[in-house]
Amino acid sequence: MPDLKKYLTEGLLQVAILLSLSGMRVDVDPYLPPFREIIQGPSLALTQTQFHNLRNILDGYNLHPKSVDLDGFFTARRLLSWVRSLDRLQVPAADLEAWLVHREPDNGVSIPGQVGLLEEAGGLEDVEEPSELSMRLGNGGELGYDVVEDQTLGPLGHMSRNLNHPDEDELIKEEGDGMSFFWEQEPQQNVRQEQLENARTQPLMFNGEEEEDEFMVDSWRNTNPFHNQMFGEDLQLAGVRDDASLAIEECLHLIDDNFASEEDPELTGPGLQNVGEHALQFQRPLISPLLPEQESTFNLEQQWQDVLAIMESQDMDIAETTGDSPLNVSDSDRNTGSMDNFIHQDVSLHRATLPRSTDAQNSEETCRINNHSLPNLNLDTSANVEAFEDSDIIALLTGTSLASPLDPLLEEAMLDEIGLMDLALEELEEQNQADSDSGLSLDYSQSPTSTTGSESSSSSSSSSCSSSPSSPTPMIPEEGAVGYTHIKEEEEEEDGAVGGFMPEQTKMCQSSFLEARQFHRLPWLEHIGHDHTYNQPQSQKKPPKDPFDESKEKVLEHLSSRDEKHAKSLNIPFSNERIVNLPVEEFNRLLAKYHLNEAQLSLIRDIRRRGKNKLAAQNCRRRKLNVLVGLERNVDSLRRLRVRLLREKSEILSSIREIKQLLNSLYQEVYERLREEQGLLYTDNNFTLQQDCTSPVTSQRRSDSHSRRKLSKRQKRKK
DNA sequence: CCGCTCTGTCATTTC
DNA sequence: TCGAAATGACAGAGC
Repeated sequence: MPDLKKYLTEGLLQVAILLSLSGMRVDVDPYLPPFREIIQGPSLALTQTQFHNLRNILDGYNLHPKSVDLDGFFTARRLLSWVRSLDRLQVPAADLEAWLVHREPDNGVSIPGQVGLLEEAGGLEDVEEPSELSMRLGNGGELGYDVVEDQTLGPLGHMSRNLNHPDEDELIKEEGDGMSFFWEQEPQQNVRQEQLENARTQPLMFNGEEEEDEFMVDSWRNTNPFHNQMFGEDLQLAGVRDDASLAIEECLHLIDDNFASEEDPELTGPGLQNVGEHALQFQRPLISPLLPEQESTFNLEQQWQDVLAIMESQDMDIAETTGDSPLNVSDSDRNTGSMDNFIHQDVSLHRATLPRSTDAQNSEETCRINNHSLPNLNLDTSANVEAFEDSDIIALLTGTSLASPLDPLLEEAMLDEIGLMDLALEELEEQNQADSDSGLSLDYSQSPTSTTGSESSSSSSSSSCSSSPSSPTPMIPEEGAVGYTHIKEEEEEEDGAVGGFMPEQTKMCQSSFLEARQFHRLPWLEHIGHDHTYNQPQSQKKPPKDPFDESKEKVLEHLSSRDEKHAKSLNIPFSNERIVNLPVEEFNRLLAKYHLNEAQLSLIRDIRRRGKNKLAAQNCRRRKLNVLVGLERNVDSLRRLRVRLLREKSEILSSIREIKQLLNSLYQEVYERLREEQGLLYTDNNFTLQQDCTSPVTSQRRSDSHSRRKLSKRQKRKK
């Protein structure tokens, strides 16, 4: 008879642990006992009510894919599936019935809620539910376990099969290992992708939807390597794993291995492709629900969207290069399998940039995606390659910074870096402020000519007036030059009316920023290179003269006096402004109207040429400045993004550390409890295990535990 | 006087 | 092919 107690205990314990650690409202739900209460309760009991509550809570999530971010949704989906998978423990109904019949209420064994679940599953019916029984952890047998190395899994294979049989001859095929659901939630990429798509496209209706369960379970059955192994396809399983501490320790292992897979490039290399594939599949379902970082990750995704939006708004060219749905959430979620939540930022970033065509179906690539593909985002936004070429940014985005999440030194260094970045940003802003004050003057209004021009017209935007009958009116009629200062000041007014830019941006090179805003927000600026407004009649748009600028007008008059005087000397019968601003046809008509000698015609053509070229030079310079300003803004935005991402990363790492500590303490508690109950069966090695587990979760601990199991195995063989 | 910025202008290229 | 625009380079004015 299968050890149903084990199944239920391990399963519910796992769910409780995951729920408790995942922050999914477990703490605020009065009906669901915290996992500590579960495991510390008498005989590790989970009452019928508790079980129902647990299940109802999960059912009650009833998350809608559109109301919850995908990861949150999917995590809840998994949890629910886990619980529901308890319905289908692959325990034959006959066995379960037999077990129920022979159950001894006194021993505290119970399958609370299981009856109902089985009823749903078409299993046992009309089975009397026990009022409140408890499930004992373990089967009263040995709590140690041996290692059955799964060669197909490589170094990580031991995680899956730590079995308890002293004699490997006793290995049996086990259908429905209670731990199966422990691993089941990570179907292969294609299946998971399908699930995700389903999740997006239809609301969750778990209650009474057997197809949903069937889908989940079948997906796992078809894809989970353990499941296949459990069913004897690859590996014969040995006995039962009735040690909850084993499960928890495995949980710790998985987390460690997750980090190891990230910090150790070998694990992601082609040589260990198999390992990586399995390891990822095994790790993902554990890690994902452990992390309460959904908000954080969601923020990250949003931040990334913001960045893309900024790039889009700042540089149309860039936007064109990134236009291939940078944050297509509907992209195949080939990455989320690995440590969904806490590296969800990486996934999001990757999804933001990974082309759909790149089919990262194999796990190796998945590993690489999670760890090293992030720089690709630079490649996609080719126009921003330079901006991203900061090695620090690349290092940040590659995820290599996640290499040693538990390394305090690293985190401290990172925090220091964040602080330095903040300081650098402040300095940057100050510098920009200083630049705008005393540095490169991007404000043309400060130049005498421009200032004079500014007084001339408030509606003299050269291109903006191109569609109107009016034309920019230069203050100096003789010259006919249209200062682009007019445009700028008009834009300033417009911007002032529009408003809506950040203060720091205002700090950052105010004038240049204004210039940038002109170009990025105003459609007419795209015609800046085709300024034909000089041909507009001056009289129609000449603004009231500002007495304040009369002196500057003299300066401009002086500047333009040369051609003007020359024109007067040659008795040119019309003003320079007309010469410059008139359209070609009118200009030719004007020339034909008067009988001019060769010298006069030459001078007129020179004046026209110079006047036009002057405007062209002004526009050209303004464009250059705007390009510089745009680049400046991009750099600043990227720096801010970098600081923000570093900060997010630090927070996430802190959360991970907390979770690990929680798991550690949990392991300790479970182990102590087991030791109390089964203390006599524990050996010195077990004690070493306990001591070992009090230390922080490290790869060292993992290796120690691994070797410890081998040692235990050898000792048992000797017996 | 020097250095810098701004501006206009020329020559040339591009559209 | 022409005209206009764009742009690099240079020079002059002004600070």
